[in-house]
Amino acid sequence: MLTIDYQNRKPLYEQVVERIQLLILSGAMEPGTQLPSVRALAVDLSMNPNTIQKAYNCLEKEGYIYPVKGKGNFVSGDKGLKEKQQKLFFETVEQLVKRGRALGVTREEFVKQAALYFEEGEVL
Amino acid sequence: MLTIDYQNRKPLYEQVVERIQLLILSGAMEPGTQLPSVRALAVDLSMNPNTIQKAYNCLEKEGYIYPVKGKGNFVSGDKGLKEKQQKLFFETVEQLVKRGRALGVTREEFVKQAALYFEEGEVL
DNA sequence: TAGCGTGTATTAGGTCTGATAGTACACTGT
DNA sequence: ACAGTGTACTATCAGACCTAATACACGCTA
Repeated sequence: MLTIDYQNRKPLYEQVVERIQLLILSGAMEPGTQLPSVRALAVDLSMNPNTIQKAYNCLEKEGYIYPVKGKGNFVSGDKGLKEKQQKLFFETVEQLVKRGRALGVTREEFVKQAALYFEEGEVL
Repeated sequence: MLTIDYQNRKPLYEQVVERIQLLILSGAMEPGTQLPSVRALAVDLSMNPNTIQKAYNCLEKEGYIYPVKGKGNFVSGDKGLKEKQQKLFFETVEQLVKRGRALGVTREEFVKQAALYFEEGEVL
């Protein structure tokens, strides 16, 4: 199931949110797919159901999933999601570039390294 | 003077650390320069002296500054600092690229935007 | 020497967030 | 009726962050 790093200082519910975001954005979970129930996932990840519920609430607010009372949570088919996330992504890139320049990193170095990172490794 | 965002959820001492890091790395504060005293900066930023001390402790651990008892804190002349920071910077870039790929961002888009960000704006 | 301005250390308390625990209720499907 | 689901609420604990107050050691200078 989901990979959670319990050593990480990042909140558990945030980790859950991010992992599920990746699963949805990468297409691993198609629109309409039912997510594990709050209680089931809590047992699976050795967490409190409230922690999972908090994660699901975040995902719902951001449009990734929608809940159906008495049935479960399902992956949304929102088409604008990717655009919105990409916009946020590039804002982060801009901030990072600023920091890089303060560190004396040149545009050439940055582009070269970034292109390299793009080639290697897997998405997940 | 340092610019601190009190609305930001990022801890005050971390913001102080980052601002001073930028001042040093960008060369605005040369090696040997004396930093404001813990008490003076605390008054200046409307913070508790202990908060400033925590920030100065972080900066000392990372090699940015060194303290002299009874005199004050001074900017270190460590040459390896920039390299170390650049290494950390590129690790962050790598993580960000991973996320970008999960979002369906192509290498061309990324490089184009990043290059753009490199041209515009100021360092600080 | 006395005093002032430094850094440093310690203890205490307040606030917020993250996480757990337990309980209760409404809805769906069989 | 029952089981499984989402949802809501309260209570409690732990840790991080920040403030507050105090005390001590050191360097400089009148």
